[in-house]
Amino acid sequence: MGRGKIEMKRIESATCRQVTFSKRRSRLLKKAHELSVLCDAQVAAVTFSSTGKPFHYASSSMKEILARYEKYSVDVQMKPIFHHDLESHQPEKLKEQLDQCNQRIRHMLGEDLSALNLN
Amino acid sequence: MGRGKIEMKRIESATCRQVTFSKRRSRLLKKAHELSVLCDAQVAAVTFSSTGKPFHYASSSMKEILARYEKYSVDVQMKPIFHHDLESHQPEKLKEQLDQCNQRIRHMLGEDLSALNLN
DNA sequence: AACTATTTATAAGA
DNA sequence: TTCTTATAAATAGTT
Repeated sequence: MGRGKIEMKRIESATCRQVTFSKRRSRLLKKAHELSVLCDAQVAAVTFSSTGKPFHYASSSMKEILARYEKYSVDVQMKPIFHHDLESHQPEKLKEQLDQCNQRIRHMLGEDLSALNLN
Repeated sequence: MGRGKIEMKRIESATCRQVTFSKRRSRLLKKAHELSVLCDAQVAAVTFSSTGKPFHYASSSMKEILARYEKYSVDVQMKPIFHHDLESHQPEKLKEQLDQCNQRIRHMLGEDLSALNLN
């Protein structure tokens, strides 16, 4: 954009890179905010400069959004959803399954239930 | 932008809001990618549409970036979430609890895993 | 930091 | 809904 197109690769000059990072970073976060307002969406963005400085934007609680994301992330990783043998009447087996279920739920919920917006 | 300026507030028309979300969302993620490439930065963006669909971009491992971010964020207290009576050895009770767990998991997972576009 | 020629993004409209 | 396009924004290179 601007005076000419640029290649999509790391900017060589450290100075240019810093300047570009500063400009593009703030615009990215601004766009993230606009998206959340205009479209009534939850948006979060996190970035670290090459020097390690953190910057972020969150339309609401960052923790809430990341927790929600992680919930989906975990869900997808556990594709084969869940089975249990309803025919089993052996207490030990049932307890074992129950524990697995609860572990899984805790994992999905993360630490802070109140932060999650489960319908 | 475009044919005219718009107010920075929730778009009333649900259709317009959806269309705008779709366009702005993909551009936001694109910009996030450009930032990471041009400026050699770590970038992650997560968004949920108003209907709850998740979208994301991560310049490297999302887990890694979020973990790094969390180092900078404040720790929050965790709450105990879930309990069950491990002492019970009655099959019927255990099966009942197990069913409740599984129902809960299904509810949390929702119906359409394939709609989620995670790595 | 400010400027500006160009490229992009985008709001409406078709 | 996908395409078109007039106009607003973003931005690369410059000063």
